[in-house]
Amino acid sequence: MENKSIKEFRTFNRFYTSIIGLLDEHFLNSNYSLAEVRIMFELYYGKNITASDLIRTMSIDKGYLSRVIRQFEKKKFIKRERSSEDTRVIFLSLTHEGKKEFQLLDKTQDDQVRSILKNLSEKDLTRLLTSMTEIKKILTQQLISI
Amino acid sequence: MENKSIKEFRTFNRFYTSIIGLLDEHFLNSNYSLAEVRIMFELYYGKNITASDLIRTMSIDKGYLSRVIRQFEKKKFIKRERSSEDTRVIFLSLTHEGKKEFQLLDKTQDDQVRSILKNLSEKDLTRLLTSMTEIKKILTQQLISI
DNA sequence: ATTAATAGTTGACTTTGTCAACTATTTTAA
DNA sequence: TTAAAATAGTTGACAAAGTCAACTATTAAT
Repeated sequence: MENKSIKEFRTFNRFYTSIIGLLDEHFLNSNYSLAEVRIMFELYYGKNITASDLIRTMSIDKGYLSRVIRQFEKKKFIKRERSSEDTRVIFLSLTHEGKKEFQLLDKTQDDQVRSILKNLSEKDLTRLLTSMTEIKKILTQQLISI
Repeated sequence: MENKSIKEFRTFNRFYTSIIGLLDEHFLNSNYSLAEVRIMFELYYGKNITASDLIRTMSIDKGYLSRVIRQFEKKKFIKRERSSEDTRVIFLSLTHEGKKEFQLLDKTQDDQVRSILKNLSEKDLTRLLTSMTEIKKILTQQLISI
C-alpha cells in the first residue's frame, strides 16, 4: 500500500477534526462540556443505562463520571434508581427537566447541521451522505484492529 | 431537506469522532497533548510561523500557547527568533531535536493508519479514499457558513 | 503626538480529567 | 458454605488543560 493513501487518510482526519470542532463549538459555548452532552445523549436515547455502561461506551473515568452525575442530579436533570437484582447497580435516567434540556441542545445541533446541508444541491447532498455511509461501512470492520 | 439527512450526517459525525478518538489515543499516551502535537505539526510543515499564526489557525488561547512554547523551548524543541521588521513578533521553529521528536510521533501515526488500511481490499481502499475526497470537496465550500 | 491596535507574557483562576484507595455488594470456586 | 476475586460506585488528592484579564512593549492610524 502506498504512502500516499496514508497521507490522504490523515489529511481527511485533520479536515474532519476541524469540521467536528466547528460543530462542537456550540456545545462548548453552552453550559456543558462535551462529556456532559454525551452523557445526556446516551441517557436520552438509551434505556436502563448504568454508570458502568457509560464508562464502557465513553471510556470515561469512573471517578469523574460519578461527580458529573452528582452535579446533574443536583440540577435535577438525572435521577437514580437502584437495581433490585444487584444493589450495587444504579440505573440512570433523565428527568423531564433533563430531557427538555437535552432536546434544546439536540435541536440547536440539528439546526446548525441543517444550515450547512441546505446550501447543498440535491446531488451533492446525496453524494455526501452516500460517501459517509461508504466510509462507515468500510471502517466499521476495521475498528477492532485499531 | 429531510430530517433523515441531518440524522445521517450527525450519525457519521459521532462515528468519525470515535475513529479520530481511537487514533488520537496514541498521542494522548505519548508525553504530549493534542495541542502540543498540533503545534509541532504546524511548525514542522509551515514556515515563518509566529505565535499569532498559531492562535489564529488553532484557536488556542494566547496565554496557554505562550506557556506551551516556553515548555518546548526548555526542552530544546522550539527556538525563537525575533523579527527585525516588527520586534513585537517572534518567529518560531523546531530545532533539530524538535524535528526528530515530531517525526517520531508522525511515523507512529503513519504506522497506525497503515495497520488499518492494510486490511482493506484494493477496491475498498479506493472507495474509502474517493469518499473522503468527495466529502472534503463538498464540505469545504460550506465551511464558511458554519 | 496621541490614541488605538497588535504581539506576546504573566498571574490567578476554573474546568476537566486521572489515579488510587475505599465501601458495599455479588460472583466464583475450593 | 465460605474465603477470595470481581464488580459498581464514591471519595480525596492531585495534575493537566484551558480561560480571563491585566500587563509590557512595540507598531500603526489619525
